[in-house]
Amino acid sequence: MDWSIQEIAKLAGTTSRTLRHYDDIGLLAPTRIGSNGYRHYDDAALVRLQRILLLRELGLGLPLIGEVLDREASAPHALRSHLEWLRGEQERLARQIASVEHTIGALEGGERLMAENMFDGFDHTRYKEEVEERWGKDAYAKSDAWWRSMSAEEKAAWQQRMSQLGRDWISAFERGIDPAGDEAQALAQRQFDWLRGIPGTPGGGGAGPSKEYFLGLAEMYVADERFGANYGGQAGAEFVRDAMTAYAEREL
Amino acid sequence: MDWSIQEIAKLAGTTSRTLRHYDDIGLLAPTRIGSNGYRHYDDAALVRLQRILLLRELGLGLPLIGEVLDREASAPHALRSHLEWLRGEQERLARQIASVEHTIGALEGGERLMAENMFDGFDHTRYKEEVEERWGKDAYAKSDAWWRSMSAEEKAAWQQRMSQLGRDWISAFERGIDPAGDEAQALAQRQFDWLRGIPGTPGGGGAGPSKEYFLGLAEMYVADERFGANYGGQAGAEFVRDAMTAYAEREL
DNA sequence: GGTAGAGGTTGACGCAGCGTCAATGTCAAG
DNA sequence: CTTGACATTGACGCTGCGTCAACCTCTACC
Repeated sequence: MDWSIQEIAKLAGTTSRTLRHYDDIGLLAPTRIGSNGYRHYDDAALVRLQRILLLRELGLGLPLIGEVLDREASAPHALRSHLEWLRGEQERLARQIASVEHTIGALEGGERLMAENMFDGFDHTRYKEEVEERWGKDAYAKSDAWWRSMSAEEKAAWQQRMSQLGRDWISAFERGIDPAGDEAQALAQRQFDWLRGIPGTPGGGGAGPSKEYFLGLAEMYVADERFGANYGGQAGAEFVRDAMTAYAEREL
Repeated sequence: MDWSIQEIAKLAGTTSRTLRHYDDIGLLAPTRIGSNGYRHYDDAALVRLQRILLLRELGLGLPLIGEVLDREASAPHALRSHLEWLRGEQERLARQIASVEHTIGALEGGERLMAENMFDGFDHTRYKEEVEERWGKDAYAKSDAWWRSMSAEEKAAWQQRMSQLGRDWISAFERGIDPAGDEAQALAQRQFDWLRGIPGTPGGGGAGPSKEYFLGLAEMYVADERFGANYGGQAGAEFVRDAMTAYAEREL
């Protein structure tokens, strides 16, 4: 019942580095240290190590494990507290997943919004292939998880609002109006409402996107050249950006 | 359009420390540095900062954000990859939550198992209050989330197996049999099966608890004095531990 | 011109839990 | 005596800054 550091590591299914770490932080000291400095462990140490590894596998921090094993806290009690923050973490992750899905939708929706309407006033058949190639079969497949999680009605409503908003943005841009003027600001308001329509907006909850998020998104439209590609020189995207920025500064 | 570090930090909703960090790692350099060393930022920098903060809020790492902004990667593409590992993390968390719930059940179930049966052969009314005080009303409420998530039948089955197993453990212990002998090993097998009955066992999945987990749990029974408290000197808990350990060494 | 106070600078530690060298000592076997 | 295998003690790296610390700089007021 006297093992070297490697032996006990293999017995418990961990590494010698971990054992030296546990020694360093005072979580598990070797039973005996030889005159040559070698660490030696007996079965009592193995027992303690196994308890440590069990609790660690459940996600407890090493200091907390120390308290539990040294009886300043009971295992079930510690685990229950731990459970609470695990649940909190999972919730946080769920919100973040919703945010990311939302943002992908907002970015690609914005792209498609601009693109699909761009060709509305022109020869639709002439550009059909190009549009399909860029945003067609593939794009629908790509928006997979988020998009598929919506019902048919939700999808229809989303696309409906998106298309109409896109047509109006393009019309406004082509008429060369002031992005800070009333009409463009009304469009920005609709853009805001469109975004608010999806749960999980960062920083805003049910109230809608936060100012920072809204501003960041506006800039992303300009940054992603695919968004404004069909306008030549990004001018369309920049118009949208300017209107959104002015809106954010005024309203958010 | 020329802001100090504090000003732009407030504008974007972050701190000056963060900005100096972004400068250090080359993510966002100040537009101009005065002869006194002071950092100055213009609106282009503000724009970039806003994009950074948006992506960071979604959980992307700073190096990845740099790639996205410097156009080596598109934002939707990066976000989709990110989404995948977010989902992976959430799954991992879900498994860990199941494990923790399971372990709480295994520990408290073990406690109750020993306690409730301990008094079975004695004057039940005499110790009733003590039992209730220790494991009664409170314990049931404490096992909240995990316990409540089970159906009535599952609960009944769980308690049924638990009680019977407990009675048999106690009987075996009182008869002073060998913990490594056939009868005790059959009990350990049942203990193993009982544990396997709950999904989310660490390291084992549907196959049952891993050797490490099983060993660790056995040790936790001894470590938590409440488990064996009613046996005087922990002898009962140690008997269970020894049988489980022998079983694990032999079968796992 | 002196001084206070607000704001700027560059280090450097801290956090969680080890993985991963690096430089070097020790022990058993051939 | 040499060769491995295994041991030791540092110390950096990773993530994203928060938080001192020690030390300039600029503005305002007396």
